[in-house]
Amino acid sequence: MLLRPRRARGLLDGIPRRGPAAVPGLPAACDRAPADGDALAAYAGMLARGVRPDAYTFPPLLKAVARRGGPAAASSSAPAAVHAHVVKFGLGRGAHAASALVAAYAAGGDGAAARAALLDGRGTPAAWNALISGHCRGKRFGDSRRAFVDMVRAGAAPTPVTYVSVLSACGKGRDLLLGVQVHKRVVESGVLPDLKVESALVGMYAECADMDSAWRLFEDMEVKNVVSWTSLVSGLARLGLVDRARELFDGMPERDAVSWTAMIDGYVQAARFREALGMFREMQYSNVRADEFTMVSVITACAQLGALEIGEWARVYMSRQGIRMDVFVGNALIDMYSKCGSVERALDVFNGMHSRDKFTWTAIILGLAVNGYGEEAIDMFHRMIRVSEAPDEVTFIGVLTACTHAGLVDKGQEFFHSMTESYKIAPNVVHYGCIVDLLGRAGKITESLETIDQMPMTPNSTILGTLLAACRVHGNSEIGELVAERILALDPENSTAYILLSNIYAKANRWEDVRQLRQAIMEKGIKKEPGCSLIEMNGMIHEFVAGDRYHPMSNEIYSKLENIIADLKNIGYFPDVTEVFVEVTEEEKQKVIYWHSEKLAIAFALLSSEPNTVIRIVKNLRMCLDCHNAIKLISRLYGREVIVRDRTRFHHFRDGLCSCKDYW
DNA sequence: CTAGGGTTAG
Repeated sequence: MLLRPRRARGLLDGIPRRGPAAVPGLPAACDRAPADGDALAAYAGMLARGVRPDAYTFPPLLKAVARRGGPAAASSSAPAAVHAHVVKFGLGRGAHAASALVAAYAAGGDGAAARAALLDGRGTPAAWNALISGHCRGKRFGDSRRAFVDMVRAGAAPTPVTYVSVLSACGKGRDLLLGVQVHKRVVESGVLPDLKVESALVGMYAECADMDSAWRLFEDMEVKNVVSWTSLVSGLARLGLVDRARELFDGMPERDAVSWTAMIDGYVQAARFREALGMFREMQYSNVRADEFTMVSVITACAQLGALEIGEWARVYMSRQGIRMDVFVGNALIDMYSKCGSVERALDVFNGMHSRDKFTWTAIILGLAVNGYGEEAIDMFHRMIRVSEAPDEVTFIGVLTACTHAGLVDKGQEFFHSMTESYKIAPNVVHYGCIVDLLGRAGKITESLETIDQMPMTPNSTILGTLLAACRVHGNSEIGELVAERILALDPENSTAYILLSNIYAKANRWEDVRQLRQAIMEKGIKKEPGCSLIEMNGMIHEFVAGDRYHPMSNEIYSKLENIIADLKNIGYFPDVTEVFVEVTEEEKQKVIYWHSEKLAIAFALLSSEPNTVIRIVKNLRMCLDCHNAIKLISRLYGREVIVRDRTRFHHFRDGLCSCKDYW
């Protein structure tokens, strides 16, 4: 029985008929990177010239539309539209077209149509392979594995291609049990030695975190290639063993873009962002061309470091090198610009994107929200719903954060309830954390505490910390004490709890309590995480730790800082030492706050950057009251916009004011 | 129909 395509017309809807690019038989005949519609445009050109498609026409065309639809566009009718043409030209029973159709339907998420096309292609091993690999491409690894089981049951003989595809699905779906069974079949089947199958086995074990088996197989391979090496490298990196991955990487006989990217991303996953960028630099020296995968990891590293200049450079590099800006890259760029405090550029990327997915919308909503554009973020959410992109749990983190920033308490609670009622998304502890933050910011400390006590999961130290921070801002020491106790019961080493509680006592002038806290922390040997600020200058990342003298310009920086403080005092600055946590004399306390890492970074920026440029700092901890006050004044006095990315939020200082409205 | 690398929160 022939499958009846759901939509017979419209394959060429909206595809411009190009001139030279649409040469029959030369669908790839364009000198730039292929845009999504090029294969279709070439096909259009072919038809326009009256060239009849044959068995070789549709597989590449189907590959292109499957890529265009992708896993996100499960309802995409593009494969069906191509299917109509296949039938129209009488190629419906050809093995090539049938397999390509199976793969395209499966990749697009239409399992039923894929199975029907499989029968159409008479269930040949190639068609089964297409089903297995198509599901795998569409990231439905369970369907892929089931297809393999069904293939065996149907009596079709697995080929090396089958093993390669199903092993990939076992690895990505972390199904070691089936993986081992397939391994046995592979051994019994006599297809070994086979480089691709063996590599797939190594990859499967590596992805399932069974490095011993992966390693044994790898060592037994008579012929290895860059793929088998890379599987091991990324397997180690995934387990957090970046240094071991690096050793292996350094010993590789050859490296391609995939192996470099695996290594770069390994550093990113290990939060070693500067080493990630260092690797990217080495990659360029080694003359291996980066691609869009590489750039996503590089841009992600820039995002985490707040390295806007390098990020911008990466974007220029891409256009110079002709690296396609796909959705992944676009999404990573939106996130990078947002995390660098540049909402304008994030919006530029967003507006320029040809296709957007759930991640795109979530990234821009979060970007607007954390940068203080709450209302705009909520507008974006409504736009997202209007274009029928389904939000997920992370999207709602963005939406709730937006409400917190805009002070929209009722609206935030409405969104929170809509999660379960309208979107069938169960709130997790992070969502409850947003509500705690929302209520806390509004000063509703009691309700905030009630939220924690009534939520269906056990409160962790993070959510209690959010409440404790609210207690600090609103000077609520009664609830603050209780909350701090609860945090320390869960996590006795939590220095943040001690510090926030100490800040609460200090604000209430309870100096004896502050002293006792300090003593307690000393006796228990709890270390406060040192404050650290990053700032990018001329493509270099400079790091400052409170009071450090490691920077080559240290002397200049400290004397600049003295001048700045003198200038500030002239316009009414008075150092606020209430939040100093170390037990020293009053005079030394002033030094301690003057030498906070963000102040050092600002002094360095005022020495080294062009006048009127924005100063961007990334800080690992929460800012103290004194730094917040001082930077407000600095922004006014020197006419500089200062953006500090805190552990929890952004502070855009401008003209003596901060976007956080003094709540953080 | 074919093995390895990519994006959002905490």
